[in-house]
Amino acid sequence: MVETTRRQAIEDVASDLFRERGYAATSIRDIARALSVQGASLYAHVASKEDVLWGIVDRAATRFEAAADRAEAEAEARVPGDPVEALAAMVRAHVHVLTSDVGGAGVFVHEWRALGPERRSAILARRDVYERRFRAHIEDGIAIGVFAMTDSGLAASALLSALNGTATWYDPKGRLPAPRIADHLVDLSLRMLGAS
Amino acid sequence: MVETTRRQAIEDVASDLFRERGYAATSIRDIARALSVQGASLYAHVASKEDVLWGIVDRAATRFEAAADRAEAEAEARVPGDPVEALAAMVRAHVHVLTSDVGGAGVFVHEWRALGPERRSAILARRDVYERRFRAHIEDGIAIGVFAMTDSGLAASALLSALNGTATWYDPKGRLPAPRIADHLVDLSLRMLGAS
DNA sequence: CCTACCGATCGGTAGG
DNA sequence: CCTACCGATCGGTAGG
Repeated sequence: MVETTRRQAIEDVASDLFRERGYAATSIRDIARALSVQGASLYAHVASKEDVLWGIVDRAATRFEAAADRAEAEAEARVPGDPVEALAAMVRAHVHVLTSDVGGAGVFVHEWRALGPERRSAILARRDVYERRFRAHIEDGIAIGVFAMTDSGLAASALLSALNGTATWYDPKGRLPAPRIADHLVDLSLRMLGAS
Repeated sequence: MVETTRRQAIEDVASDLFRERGYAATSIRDIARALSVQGASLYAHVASKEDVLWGIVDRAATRFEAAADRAEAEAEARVPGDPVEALAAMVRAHVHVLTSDVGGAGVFVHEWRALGPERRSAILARRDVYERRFRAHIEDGIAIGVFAMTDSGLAASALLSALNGTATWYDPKGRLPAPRIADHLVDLSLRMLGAS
């Protein structure tokens, strides 16, 4: 468990650095310096630099997926078969993951290109599945007339881009607290889809 | 003029590479290889690698600004003092710049962090001014009741993030032609703001 | 977790 | 635009 903890500390520090400067512009020695150890010492805990990136990205992806699972289940329990309710819950969950771990989520959003070919396509496939869940609710809503007719694929992309932008500008010590940001983004999202 | 042309060819090739792999992950030799010359030969045309990035980013910023100028002027000429018209024109102009130069615009959107401190803050200041123009139209629209009441700053950020996402997924040979994408994004944007 | 070190690659210069 | 080369830094390993 000591190693798990140490590994987590490495990924936490790396998340912030990768988010600020990007993966390629951050060296193993930068990460080590932030932890007050020598660069080579990190290799007792991680196999490679890309391994650190993968740990961060995989963890963030898992958090987004789990939050969406819970959001869909709770929305379905509260108001069964309502696409508006489901989409609102998914948006709120997505923003919560973003704001509760800006480092990890920001790296997930922007730095997946730095992964090797197989991990990169694995994460793209997961992102695709995730985006389709939003699209499915949009299509359900269009079908029953609670959302305006639109290109559901483009709408889902635009929606997630709007939400993900939060990872770039969100500041925990900023003007708006995270729950207010989530409220606003839920409103903007539903309006964007023409929710009645 | 030969040099201007050559310089432009370097920036064009670099735009695509920076967009795909990121600035830090692209070497001067990568750019040179795409032009079938030796790495050192590029230094007859550019002062430094950051100089290439700056050329791309500055040019893209200028295109966004000029397109917004024209859009505002034309909207004002067509329907004076209408925030909805003005905002729709700005969105359309923004998407046009994005889709007509995915490389340059994509680098502008994502790689400004790689600039040195002074150029980085210069470009952030220009981005801020540009975003404020969107925000001003949003506030005008709220004031006269054609847009729903909302946090104008957050709405402007979310709107531009939604549009900028296009730079990530847009493919000139893709399913939707650029003008259709612009149409959809104008619709989504106006709806998001609650345009009556 | 450290020191010592590796081969490779980087941005960039000199001199033609 | 080329060859030849520079000092610095990179990710990573060996051996303790």
